[in-house]
Amino acid sequence: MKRTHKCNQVTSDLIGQEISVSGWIHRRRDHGGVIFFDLRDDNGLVQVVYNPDSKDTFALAETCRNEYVIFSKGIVQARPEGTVNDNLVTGKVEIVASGLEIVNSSQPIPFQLDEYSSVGEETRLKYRFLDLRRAEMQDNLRLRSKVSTSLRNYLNTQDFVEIETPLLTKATPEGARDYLVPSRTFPGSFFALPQSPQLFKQTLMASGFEKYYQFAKCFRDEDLRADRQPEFTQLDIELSFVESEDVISLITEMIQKVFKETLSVDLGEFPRITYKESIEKYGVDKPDLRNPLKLLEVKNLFKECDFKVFSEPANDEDSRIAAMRVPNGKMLTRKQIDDYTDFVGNYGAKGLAYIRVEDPSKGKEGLQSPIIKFIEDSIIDSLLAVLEVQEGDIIFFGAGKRNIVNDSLAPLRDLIAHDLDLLTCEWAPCWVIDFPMFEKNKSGELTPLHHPFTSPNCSIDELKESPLDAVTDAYDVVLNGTELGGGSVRIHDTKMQNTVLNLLNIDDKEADEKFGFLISALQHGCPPHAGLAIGFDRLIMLMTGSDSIRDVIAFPKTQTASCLLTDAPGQAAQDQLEELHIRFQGLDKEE
RNA sequence: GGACCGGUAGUUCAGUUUGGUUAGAACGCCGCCCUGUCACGGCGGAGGUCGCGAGUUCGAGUCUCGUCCGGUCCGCCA
Repeated sequence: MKRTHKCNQVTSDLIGQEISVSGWIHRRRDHGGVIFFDLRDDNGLVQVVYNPDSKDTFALAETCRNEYVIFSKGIVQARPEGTVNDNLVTGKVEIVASGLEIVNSSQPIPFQLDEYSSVGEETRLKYRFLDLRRAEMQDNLRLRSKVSTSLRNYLNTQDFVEIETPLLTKATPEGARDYLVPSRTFPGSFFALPQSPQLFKQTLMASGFEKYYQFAKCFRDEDLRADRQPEFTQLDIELSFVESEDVISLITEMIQKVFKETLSVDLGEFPRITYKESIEKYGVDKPDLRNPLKLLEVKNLFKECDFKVFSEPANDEDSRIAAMRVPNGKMLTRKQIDDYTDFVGNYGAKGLAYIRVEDPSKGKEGLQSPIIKFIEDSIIDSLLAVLEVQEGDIIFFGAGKRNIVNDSLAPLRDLIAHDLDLLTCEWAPCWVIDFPMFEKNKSGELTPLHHPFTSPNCSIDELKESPLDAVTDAYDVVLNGTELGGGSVRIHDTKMQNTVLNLLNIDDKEADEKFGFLISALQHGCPPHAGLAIGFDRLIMLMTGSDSIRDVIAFPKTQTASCLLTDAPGQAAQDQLEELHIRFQGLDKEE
């Protein structure tokens, strides 16, 4: 038996025709004298009816169970009056079966596939092949495919060339821990799986491919999060003879188009915000602009204040005092505020000061707060004026080291918007631009904010003079508070590249060892170039509304980077290890 | 490396606060009945290493310690 129609194609047009369908028994309803199957294939459901008129077929149908794979044939008929199911595309008709073939039976499945029951993550991952049958996962992966097709179409029409780069390559200086692959032919040497194709794509620019893209698998051996997997996919893009403006407008159009084509969503314009402004107003470099709450720097008001919690950061260069006015914050209970205090504690904040505005016309008398008694009236007055407070507001304060204030208030801003349902729209894209070239790490060394191949917006001398003031043509595209992707104008000049590497304490020898081929490419007529990479999995997470990256990847890893389906990683056989010149020392519990 | 939540029937969970007879429910599964259901219905039944290991106790799903697994987060990662 061979199918003539997919399930969803069985509609009123076919009434009276004999057809055959195939698929899984999604649900069966056995009434003794009549049996119904909801038959499922990859595009829908259709009801097949078995009755004793076809004796053998009926007897066979009685033995069927959920998730059996069958072929069935029969005449399409309109459903009797009163039995139409409006929830199904095919609900007006049914197939009256005259034949049935069981192609494959199924053991009872360990969890139900309907939308009414929930399943734990562990079970889903162990039986991923069943989990992927569920409509939610089918929809997610189908959208993923549509989106990648749409992106490819767009780039292809713009004359981009898709080029693959190696997975077995060399460790790049990008900071994350590498996945290593031992070499059989070079004892003691290792390949590294790429953290990104950054160096290869720049090399391709030197090779004269002026527009390149690739859906690139990337590997980073770091701890996992809800939105991080050890292997993930980037849409990697690079262009020659362009400036940042060209990349930004290209990518804006690309993202607008893919949302339009696949979700019928009009994203509108992508506003731009500088890194500096974003940190000041939102505490992060990937602001969620759906959220109307903002941080206001109020440091200057407290320079002369007697309240040490505020006056100390007010007079410290590395500190800030940020105020966040929450309209209608009176809704928040004491319990919630205590929870928020614990919440910011997770990010290192020592406390969370707040002021409730009960009646702004009464000045200090109209406020309720544990801290106002420590603060001079004149400062309170200026504060209320600057914040333009209104009745019912609550104002939260973060005071202390700049990083801690930002790191704690930014997530608090998201949490409060969530709790009070403050989001103003469904989609809010933006570009964050003008990133600094370097920042200082904890040990006071310079580290690149983006990566060491990003071109600073200044001369070599200016860069050497004050590296921390250097701004770059780097740009991040942000959607709803998620960094979708980022890129930059690259260095194409060897002298500038060497200057940057020297500032990062990477000497010529180390540079040559790690990426001599790129330096060499720069020395042999490399055009100016710029590009970016889109985090493809995160894009799909946003587009599907998934809370976990695992829901947009067919076969993901657990938080400890294992695969519950295949049981990877596994042990290697002794002869494999020997071939690779690896001696396993065993696990030493003492260490 | 650290903090927190969870692990009990095939699945999702209750029971753990305050240790005490035979560990429950729903769905699923099995059997019987049922000719118009669509998350069909009715009756009956089977199904448990309470993650694992020690300890406390007359007695541990319940208390203590350790350990493994899953998840969320910090560190880490762009």
